[in-house]
Parts: sequence; C-alpha cells; structure tokens
Amino acid sequence: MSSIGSQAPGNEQPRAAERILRSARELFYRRGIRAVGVEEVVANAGVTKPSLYRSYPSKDELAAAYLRLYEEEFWARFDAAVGRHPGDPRAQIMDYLEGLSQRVMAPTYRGCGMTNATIEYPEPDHPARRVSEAHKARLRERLCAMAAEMGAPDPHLLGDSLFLLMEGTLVSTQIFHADGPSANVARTAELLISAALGAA
Amino acid sequence: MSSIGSQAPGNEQPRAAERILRSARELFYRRGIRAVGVEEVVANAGVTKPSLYRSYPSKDELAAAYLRLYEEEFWARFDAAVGRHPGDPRAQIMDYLEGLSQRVMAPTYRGCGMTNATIEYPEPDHPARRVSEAHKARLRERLCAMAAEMGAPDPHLLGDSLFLLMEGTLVSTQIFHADGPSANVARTAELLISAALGAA
DNA sequence: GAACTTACGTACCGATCGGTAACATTGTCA
DNA sequence: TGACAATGTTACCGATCGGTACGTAAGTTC
Repeated sequence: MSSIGSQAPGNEQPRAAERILRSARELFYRRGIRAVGVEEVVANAGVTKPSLYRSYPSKDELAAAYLRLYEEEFWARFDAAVGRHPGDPRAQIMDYLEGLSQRVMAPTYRGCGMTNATIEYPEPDHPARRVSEAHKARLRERLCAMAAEMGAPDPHLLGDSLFLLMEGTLVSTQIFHADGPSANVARTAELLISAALGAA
Repeated sequence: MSSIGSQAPGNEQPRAAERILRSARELFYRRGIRAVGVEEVVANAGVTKPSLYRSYPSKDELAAAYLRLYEEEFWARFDAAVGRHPGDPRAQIMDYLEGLSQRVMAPTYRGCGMTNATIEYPEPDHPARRVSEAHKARLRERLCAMAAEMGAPDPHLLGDSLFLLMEGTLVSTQIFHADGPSANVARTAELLISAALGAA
C-alpha cells in the first residue's frame, strides 16, 4: 500500500510523484539522504522542484516515503522466504539469511536503508527515523515470534540474537564489501539456532 | 625558565587545535558529521574558523582526526578488558562485551563513531571512511586471533560471528535505546562461543 | 627596537542548501 | 467552447555550507 499518488482509474502513466519517489529511492539509498540534495533528486527524476513539493511537504517527508517503500520491499523478500517453507520457521529464517548473504555481495549493496537513515538522523522525532524505528521493532517481534515457533526455550534470547546478527551483517557489509564477516552469517545463525534449541 | 616543547604543569589553556578536536569529538559523535557545520564546531570550542583551518586542511580531515581519537579510546577500553584476564581470551571478550552492554544503556550512547561515519560517507576514498575501514579490519583480525587462541576449530567463523554480534549491538542500540536486543549480547556471545568450541 | 614567528580574530567569498512565488501548459468534463 | 484543476516550468528567496584573504596582538631574537 504505497501512499504516493492515488491509483485513480484511467491514470496509468508514471506521474511526477512516482518518478520522484523512485529517484529518491535510488539516490538516498546509494549515497545517503543528507548527501543528496532535492535538486539532484528531481533532476534524476526528470522533473523540477515544485513537482516535488506538490507531492511531498518537505525533503524529510520524502525521505520517510522512501523508507516506507523500502520497508515494503524488505517484507516482500522476507515473506517470500517464509512462504517457501510453510510451517518451518527455522528453514524460513535460514532461507532469508542465505539470500541476504548473497545480496550483500553485490558491489552496489549499501546495507539497510532504514538503519542508515537512523544513523543519519539521530533526532528522535525525525519523520525518517520514526519509520525506521517502527520497522525495526516489527522485525524484532517477528524474529522473536519465529524463535518461539521453533520451540526455543528462551524465544527472546534467540530472536534478539538473530536480530543482532542480521543488523551486524547489514552494517558490516558496507565496510567489507566481499570477503567480509557477512559471508559467515548463515553458518553463524545455524550454530546459534542449534545451540539455543539444544539448550532446552 | 620556560621549557621548550612540553607544557608546564600550570598551563591552563589548551591550544586551539586541541580544543577544536575535543569539540569535534563531542559534536560529530552525538549528532553526526554531516549534521554539524564547522561553524558550530569552532563556536563550541570557543575559537573561530581560521583556527580550524590552520590545524586541519578540511572538515573531512578533521573528521578523520576525530575518528583517530575515537579509535584510541576504543582500544583503550578493549585492551583494558583484555588486561583484566591475562591468557584467557574467552574471559577477555566476555569482559569487553559485558562492559559494552552496560555502556549502550546510557541515553547519550550513539553507537560506534566509526560505523556511523562509514554510513555517512559511502565514498571509498573519503578520509573518514579510510580510518574506519582500517579500524574495522584490525578489530576483525583481533577477534579472529582471539578465537584461535580459544582453540576454536574454525577461528574465522567464530571471530566473524563475534564481529557481527558486536556490530549489530553497536548499531541496534541507536534504535532501541534500552530494552533492546543489545541487552542479550553477552548471553548470545556465551552461547556462540560454547557452540563453536564444542563443535570440534 | 626593528624583524620575524606564532597564534588568533574580523569579515567575507562563491556555492549550495531546502523551499516558494508566479506563470504556462495540459487533460477532463460540462 | 469554456471552466477548472492538475501538472509542468522559470526564476528566485534567505540561510547556511565549507573555506579564505587579511589584519592584529603578543612573544622571541638579534
């Protein structure tokens, strides 16, 4: 449910608002939000500034919209991994992590857009930060729920461990692009889950 | 009377360069490098801009200097934990992680200055990024060496796992200040180390 | 006491930042 | 055709960005 322009019937052409959001998605992710000016966003979208400000009240709100789009994409990948292994949470999370360790190898990979935004905007009331915080809380809950589903004696411990592992993978990839510690994330998760389940 | 070079014990006013670096250390860490202008750095230091540019060729180089200071402080904490448990690498890393999980509780905690800088500056040749990348590589090596010292059958796996765990802790603390997954980092590490050592 | 060095401040630079006013163009429906 | 709203454009705003030319005050050396 993207909140950009309303999908009015008969209106199929990619409108300015949509193109701006796609442009922001690309530039904000690759280079960071603070590093990219609105001028560049609209130029990359092939429009001009007033078109941006008619659809978004401010750059901060555009950043928040970018993160909402980013979150959609994230859950699409996550739920796809889950859907591939119905009723088997351990296989679900391993599927996702194996895909992740593949994706982080790409030279264009720049970690998690949400995490990056959180670091760029420490102010607790920033629109972009609010989106990120809500998302991370959802992800953490989801991981703890999966840990419980696995039968972990302490679901919060295993869920949080997996969360830390994921977060560490996302962020350290930006430092070690290939041959980084992220290559070991799947094996580490396997080890961790086995240890957590075995310690019943 | 006055000695050359070393400052006399009664010298009350640190030089401008020193005050600027301390100011940058505080502001860059708390609010981010991009978010803080040089004007604010020098105002907070009680000096003026030309004093900054006499000591540092650019803001980017000041940021790099801040990170070098930050790295010193990091290794001081790390080596202190190591020094408390001679010959016992497992106790060393656990000591450090327990201290870390305490420190991240502080409301002023803003994660790892190096990691944050890496995210703020994706350009591979940025001075600040170079400092961070070198530091993370050193840390990773150190952790792998400690894993080897512990007798881990696959030291790189355990070392990288601990690295991911640490990095995840540092970054996720910025989202969940208290009651976050970071509270479980020590227990997770314990679990992980036991599993890695036991799987011989 | 002139000459030099060191250390710091005043005032300013062009470029770019996020954001806006005013106008031109287009498509839709009466 | 004409009214109207949406979407596009040109040109501009004040604020702030990183960075600098240049003057000033103090200590040192001869």
